Amino acid sequence: MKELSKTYEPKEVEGRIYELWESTGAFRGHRDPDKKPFTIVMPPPNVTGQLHMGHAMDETWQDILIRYKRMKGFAALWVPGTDHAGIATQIKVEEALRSEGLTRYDLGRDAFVQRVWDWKREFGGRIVNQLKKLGASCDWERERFTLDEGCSKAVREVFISMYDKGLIYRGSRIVNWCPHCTTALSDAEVEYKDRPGKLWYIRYPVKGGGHVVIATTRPETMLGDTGVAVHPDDERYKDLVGRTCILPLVGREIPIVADEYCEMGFGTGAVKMTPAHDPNDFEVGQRHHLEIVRILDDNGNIIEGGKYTGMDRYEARKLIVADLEELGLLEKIEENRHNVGVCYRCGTDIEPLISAQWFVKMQPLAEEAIRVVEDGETKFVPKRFDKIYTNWMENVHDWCISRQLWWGHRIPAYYCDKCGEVIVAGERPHECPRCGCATLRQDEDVLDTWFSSALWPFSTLGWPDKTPDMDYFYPTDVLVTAYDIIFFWVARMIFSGCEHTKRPPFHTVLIHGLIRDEKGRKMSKSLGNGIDPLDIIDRYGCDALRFNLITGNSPGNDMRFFSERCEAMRNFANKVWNASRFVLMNLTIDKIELPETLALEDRWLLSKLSGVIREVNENMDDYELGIAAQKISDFIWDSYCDWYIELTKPRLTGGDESESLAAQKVLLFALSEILKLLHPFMPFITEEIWHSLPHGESLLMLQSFPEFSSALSFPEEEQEFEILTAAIKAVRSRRSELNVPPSKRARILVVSDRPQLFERGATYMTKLAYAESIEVIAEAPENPAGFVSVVTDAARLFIPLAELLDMEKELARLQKELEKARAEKLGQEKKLANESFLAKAPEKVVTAERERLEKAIALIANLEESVKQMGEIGDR
RNA sequence: GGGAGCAUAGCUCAGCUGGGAGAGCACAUGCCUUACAAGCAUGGGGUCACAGGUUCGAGCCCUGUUGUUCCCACCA
Repeated sequence: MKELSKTYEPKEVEGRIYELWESTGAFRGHRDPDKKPFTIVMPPPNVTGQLHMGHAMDETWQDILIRYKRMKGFAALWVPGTDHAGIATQIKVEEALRSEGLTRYDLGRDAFVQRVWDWKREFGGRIVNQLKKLGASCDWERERFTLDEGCSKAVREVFISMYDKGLIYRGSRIVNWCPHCTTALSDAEVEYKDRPGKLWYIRYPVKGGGHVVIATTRPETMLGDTGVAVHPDDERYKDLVGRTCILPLVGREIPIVADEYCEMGFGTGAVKMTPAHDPNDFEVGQRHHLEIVRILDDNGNIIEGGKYTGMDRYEARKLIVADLEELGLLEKIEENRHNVGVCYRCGTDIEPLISAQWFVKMQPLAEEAIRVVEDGETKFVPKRFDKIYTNWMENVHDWCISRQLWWGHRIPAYYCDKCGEVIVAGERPHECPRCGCATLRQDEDVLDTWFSSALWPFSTLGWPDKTPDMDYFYPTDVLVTAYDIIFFWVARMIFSGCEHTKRPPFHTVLIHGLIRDEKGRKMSKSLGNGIDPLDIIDRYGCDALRFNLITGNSPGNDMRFFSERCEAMRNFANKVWNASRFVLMNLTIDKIELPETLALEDRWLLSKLSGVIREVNENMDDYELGIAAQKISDFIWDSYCDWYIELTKPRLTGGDESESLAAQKVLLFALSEILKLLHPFMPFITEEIWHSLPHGESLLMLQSFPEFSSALSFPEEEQEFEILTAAIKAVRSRRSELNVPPSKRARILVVSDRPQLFERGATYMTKLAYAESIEVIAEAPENPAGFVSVVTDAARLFIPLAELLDMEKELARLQKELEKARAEKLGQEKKLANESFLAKAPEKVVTAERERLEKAIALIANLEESVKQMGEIGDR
């Protein structure tokens, strides 16, 4: 037990508690035969090795769940990892090499990969360390990853089994190609940007006379044209079908075919076909056996185009347009906005081109992945995201998984150059099984980083080996992430889990929104509007940051980040700190226990607390973390600090030993419950305060979360006590209206049909209503002109402050209140006279309405009494 | 073209299964009341986007309209 310092210094507290948790190993999840597991997989850290707000958001939500579940008696495990690097890591490492005057080719593939791997481990560890400073109870020790033939065991296992089942195949298809990263990308990795562009109308001469006009947004691709298509029903072109065109600039003779793909209404109705550089043209080309001519190399330069050879695609475009113009083949140019696909990493324009790649056949996988969500085996929170997920799954195309990079899990496929055999195997075969030659070559390509990330829920637990972790912790429980990653990661984890472990990898996907800057813009490096969470922690403390990220927003909705809000949260932490100091500096007892007899205000507080405990448990179990946090904070600030602590002051200093002890006991008991409730949200400050309390227990994070108990629920006393608080509030309000400073004390005379209640509350009413004394009297004073009167539904209070009073105003005020009360009564009567309301509304609602009516009647009676007296004065 | 979200106080947003409109910040007034001025008390401020409908009862459910944001697909 130690004292709390006078001021709350988040930095010191958090540093100290961080050390404490580190040294006790309390972060680590563990298997326990007596406990159920609760597992969360953490999204992989980004490549910069630096924490950003998105991490802080993920971390906060995950850590709150982990801490809550741990306190609820689960063996909670939080699995971090770094198997997400892909293109970005490679670019990063290449930048580092360039500064040393080297390229990856100087290093060679193995050394380069080693370098990337080292980098990744380093920043992964750095991230996890930063997360721990944020309170994250995750276990970096569990990170494990060994490569064999450049590929991890889990990935090899998956690849081979899917290949054997025909779920992975190799084929030549149109893929999204990034000329800057020089690799293929999956559909999900392409972003579309609306850009101004042009539509060029070009005349293609028809062999034997005449011409056909086609429209295109990418004129340079005409070098690869191998046909022209028109709609079969298009009268304009009926005669042309079956004839041929002479491709301008190239001179190739290409057929005119009829295909329903063409829209008669768009452009001229005739479309040039470039099967090597457009997915639709490719399809049409397949149907009509058109030739495939690829005209761009991996860097986006023209490869087969006479004088254009070697030119950049956009340079070539300019020149081709100029040349067509010169030949008089350019009919017109229209402005045309259209969507351009760009690489989501580097922003370079994507070039669709034909290439031999590896694909995952999605349809069979999607079926099961859709089923588990439809059947509720995996639930999205909030629910609306399962529609987004299902919609995507239903329309998903085959997934291109090969990447022409050096870093990544290398594809475990081997080629025999002699006979062309493809062998997929876990280990390098010694010879070709077909022709027996020994010169086998491993595929140079690596796998999409999301392919291995999709295995994360089980590969981190040791799969495909049968490990105790896998048995105990899998399937995991909740995945927490932002909605922008549903397609990349969540969807792929779900179908991978279903396929390889026959179970969905988690039962709940908790989706939070993105953090935006204060103007609502996405935080990005190029805008420079990113906010560093470590900066915020430095200024306001990590508890404040966590509370900011969890309250005031709802799952799935974006939130703007205001540092003012952090300040407000820091102020709340400070409030908790000071309330604890108050309790501690009045403490003479040495254990946490409730007194044998509870005063009215004790029962009120404990009952309120019980209500909060019940609701918070419900909210937490429904993943309504923000609502739970709000309720806890409201209870602490309003009920505990502003009311209860104030109420105990007269008891603590009143000189009555047993009263003082009782108050201390309730204060301390409630504080310890508060700390437990608040701990998942503000782990540092609560843990620090906990160590100052006399309880003989160890870490707060290992205590049990409060559970509702009817023994501490006193609904009747709760209501009774609120009669007093209503009276206090009414007095304060009157005094404030009349500008009476608190230092000016005055007697208060109370007339009530609950005289004993007001007598019991006299001590603290004196303090809280700034009274000199409280006197409960049987009848109102004869001459009300000498008093300010305060009226509630349960009492009439008289304060002798006549000199401040304007009788006419006072009367007018009372009459106004009376009118209001009468209107209220009328409304209630009307409602209760409605037979269909009585018949159809639930009993609870009807009872509540009756109570309201009764209160209104009582209030009217009291007001009428006062008005009457006042009126008598006026009449005199 | 398909789908989704949002529209509530001056600002940022809560409002969980329908039952008397809330918080923080900002604003106004009064207070250094022996835990806290990073505080306390009191107060002002809302046609819950608009129009219909269901219901005893709608901020919440249904239909439509307007504005706005996002996702997916894509027309050469």
